[in-house]
Amino acid sequence: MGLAKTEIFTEDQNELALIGKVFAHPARIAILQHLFKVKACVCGDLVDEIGLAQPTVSQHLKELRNMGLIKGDVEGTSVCYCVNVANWNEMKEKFKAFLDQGIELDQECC
Amino acid sequence: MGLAKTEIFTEDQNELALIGKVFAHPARIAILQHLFKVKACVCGDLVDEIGLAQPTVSQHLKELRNMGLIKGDVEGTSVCYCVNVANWNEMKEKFKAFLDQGIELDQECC
DNA sequence: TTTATATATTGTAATATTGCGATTAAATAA
DNA sequence: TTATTTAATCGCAATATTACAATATATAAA
Repeated sequence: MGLAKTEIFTEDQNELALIGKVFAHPARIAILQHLFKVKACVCGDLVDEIGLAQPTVSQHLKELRNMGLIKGDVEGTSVCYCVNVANWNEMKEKFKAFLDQGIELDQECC
Repeated sequence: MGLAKTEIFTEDQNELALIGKVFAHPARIAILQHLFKVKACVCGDLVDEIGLAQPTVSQHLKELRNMGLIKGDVEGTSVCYCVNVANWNEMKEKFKAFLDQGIELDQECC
């Protein structure tokens, strides 16, 4: 089918999967890493930095924006992007709680 | 295209994206959560727990296995699955380092 | 107003993912 | 041997993702 049966999973599981999805492409990882490094930059700089065509980068930026992880401020003909720190931290805690759930397991099982 | 241009990204970026991808489906999140809860269980129990058809669950288990996050031990006609704790912890540290990279940013930018 | 610049959107082709019925494989039980 | 049980694999249909050329939009400059 190509579409997940989200209705049979919990809200928490679906949300964690959406977080996973937004990180599931190296271009989006690279965009976030660059934004963390330079704090804020214009779309065109990201296009140069990433090495994909402008519409492709724009598309990845849109997905990051839709997830609330970045914000874009229009400045003349440019758009200045940066990490949405509040949302990033919220997402981060949620995902780290998932990653840390097995902290008590200290050996193999089967 | 449907396929990422991995050759233009760093090894680190591609690996983080692969980690994201394995978490990008609620069924795989649910499988991992269940394995953490019950420590180890047989494939059939996961099929009951998850609520997807057996071939579908088997496919998700394969992806988790390919990423090294779980192991399956054949026990008669059954297969007992569990988290591969060493690999899980390694992956976890790598991903948490990525999530924590912006720790010094404490306010909005644009 | 016209032109240039920067970004978003649209449309499309190629590929990937998801889900499952049907089948296969492998071990055990009768 | 012949079921039976359990899980993996195959094949397919439906949908999603990725990438980009072409175009639209919006602001600024001439």
